[in-house]
Amino acid sequence: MPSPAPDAASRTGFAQKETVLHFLADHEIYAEHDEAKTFYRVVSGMVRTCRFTHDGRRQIEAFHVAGDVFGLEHGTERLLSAEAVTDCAVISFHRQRAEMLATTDGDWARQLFAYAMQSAVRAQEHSLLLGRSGAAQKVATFLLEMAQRSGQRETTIDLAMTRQDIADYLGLTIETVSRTLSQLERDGMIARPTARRILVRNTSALRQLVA
Amino acid sequence: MPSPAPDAASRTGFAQKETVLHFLADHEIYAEHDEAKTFYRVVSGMVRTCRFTHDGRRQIEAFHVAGDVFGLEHGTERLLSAEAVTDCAVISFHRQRAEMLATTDGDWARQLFAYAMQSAVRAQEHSLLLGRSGAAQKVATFLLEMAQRSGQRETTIDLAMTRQDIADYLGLTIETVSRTLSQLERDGMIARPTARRILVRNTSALRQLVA
DNA sequence: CGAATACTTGATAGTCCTCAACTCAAGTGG
DNA sequence: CCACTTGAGTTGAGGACTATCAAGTATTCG
Repeated sequence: MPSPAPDAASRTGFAQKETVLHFLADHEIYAEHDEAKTFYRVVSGMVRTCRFTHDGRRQIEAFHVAGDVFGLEHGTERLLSAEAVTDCAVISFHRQRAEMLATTDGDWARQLFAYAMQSAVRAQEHSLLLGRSGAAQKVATFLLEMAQRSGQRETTIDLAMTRQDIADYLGLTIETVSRTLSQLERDGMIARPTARRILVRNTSALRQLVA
Repeated sequence: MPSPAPDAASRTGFAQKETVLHFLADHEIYAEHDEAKTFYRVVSGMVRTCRFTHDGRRQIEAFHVAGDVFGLEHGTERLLSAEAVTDCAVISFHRQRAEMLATTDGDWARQLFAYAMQSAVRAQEHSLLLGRSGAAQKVATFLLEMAQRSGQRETTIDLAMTRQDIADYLGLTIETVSRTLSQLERDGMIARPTARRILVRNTSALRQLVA
């Protein structure tokens, strides 16, 4: 899936005001309750947006890869925090300036609207995933999602995130994620040359699990 | 919480093009995969947006009450279906016309953007709710949400939806919802004069459950 | 009053979490 | 080069929680 915003920056002559930022793996990009003055587009690497609960649990809302926009907020305060999953580069946009531009530039307005709708759709899909019971369904859905988004060969998935990340994304524990992957491997649906590399051996069976 | 769009229709001279529709309880407003030519704002009553899985299970994404906007889609196709929980009245807006207006009217554009962001935020909150384990937490969160949105007295909740609706919203079964309510009542946090009416007796204890 | 629907409660089983041990791979320093 | 360390991942045993199946109560409506 190519980026929906081929190059919004240069299109608008806004380029000189943008900033490319680099973050190391596991470093914070912004925190919950921060002031939301900017939003971002991923250039390379992977970013996770998440929230922490009082009892130390973490819920990952989404993983963002090259082309994805994240950090667009409704109010002035961040509702989620963002962290680099891998070393990554992101472009930062000034929110207020973007919104001002949107009042005069229809394309910009449509872009902002599209981004907002996209996060709504993603969050809805995620809700469905979490509500739908079954560890196998969740993991299968996750794998198909990653296979599709990583783009490369549909059958090879190189996971950038840890098992803990996956677990926090799916509302499971790392042990359950690990066991489920082992089970999928025993069932011949996937193979695991290494822990982080997963080969899809039977796509239709995986899809059937999700259904 | 008052409607964020006091009267977008009359503000734009768009009023004569809007249609007020009435639906009876449990009747379909639109179905998944329908063409998304319109979106809606609830005038009275309650609407649920949901999706069905192959195995007959249902996941409710959100409940919408007076002032809420629903049915705004990214693509041309509905990803969720919408049904009347109670008898209700809704205003229907032509999506394409609204988007055209947005290109010339900054207020309209901001409204559309705000609606999109709002559904994103809601869906995110819902994800967190579903990912966060624990039936008690889920039910407590649901009750506080309903208490806040119904508006009236914060301590009296008149549920418009069935236990099945609640269960499908929280990713639980009706039995677990029922048992959890009974437990909350035994713990003195709530009282149930009737099945559909719930009195909050100890708000802080409920909030502590959610934390 | 009888039928239908919504809701509650109980007993049992299944799934996933918790706690714990173990394997594996990658560094690090002697 | 190899023991040691460290972090990530896997596997196992037991327990907690919720789903399932089943029965019983309550409420509504004809």
